[in-house]
Amino acid sequence: MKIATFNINGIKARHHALTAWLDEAQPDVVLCQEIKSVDDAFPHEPFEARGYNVATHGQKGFNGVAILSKLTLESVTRGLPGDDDDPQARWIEAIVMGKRDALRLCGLYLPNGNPAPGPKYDYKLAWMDRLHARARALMADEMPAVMAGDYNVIPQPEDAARPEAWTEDALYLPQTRAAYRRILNLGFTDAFRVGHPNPGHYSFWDYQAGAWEKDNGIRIDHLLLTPAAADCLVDTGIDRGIRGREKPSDHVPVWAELDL
DNA sequence: ATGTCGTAACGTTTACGA
Repeated sequence: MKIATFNINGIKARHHALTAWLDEAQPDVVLCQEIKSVDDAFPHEPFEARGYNVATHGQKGFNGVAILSKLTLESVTRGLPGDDDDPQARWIEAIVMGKRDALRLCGLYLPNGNPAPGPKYDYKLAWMDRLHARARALMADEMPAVMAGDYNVIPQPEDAARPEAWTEDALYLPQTRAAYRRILNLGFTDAFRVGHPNPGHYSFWDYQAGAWEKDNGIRIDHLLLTPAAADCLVDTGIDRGIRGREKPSDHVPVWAELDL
């Protein structure tokens, strides 16, 4: 089962680039972020025509997550537990049946948090606390699970081309990285790093200042696996080539192949 | 070079978020 995370930065502007990549990469599941669309406006036809089931959790203008899946989506839930008054659409879950085992899918768009300090950074850290609580519950469940999405966290210096440029940024502040480690330390595996321990692998390049041309990137899109899911890990990759195409997202897909 | 995108709205331009 090939599972990808992809921050598409607006479905209206990206559905052609997205379907072109789907046709090439043939993922079974895509966890999408920043659909920037309400549920009713998200186009189902181009995906259903390719055999994907679609589940969305959107809002007007910003944020929004979705799951595209060739496998039937069961038990879909929307919204990260822990704050019923949070209006931001950043979390969606579903269960799919593999050949042998069920798998829980969690798609997330973690708050950016800039500028830090400030209310946006406070919201990021509070959201990460709620994520930790949900992650701990997933760990306690026997069903294997993957939490994948745009974490807006640069975990380590080797995850940035120029780490010194990010020292004051909400994506790399010590408190951000500590909150991320606290989740990892529950026992999750950063799927991409298993087979790629070396630096120089990025999933985001800013539109500004020629970041792509200079390969001035950061790795902030992650697939975290519970131990039962990590046991099934076969291969991972980053499809960086599509960043150089016409009208690209500023992120590229990161994927993992699981044998289950 | 404060450099680019995508989206929304009292829209042919500005504001916001990233």
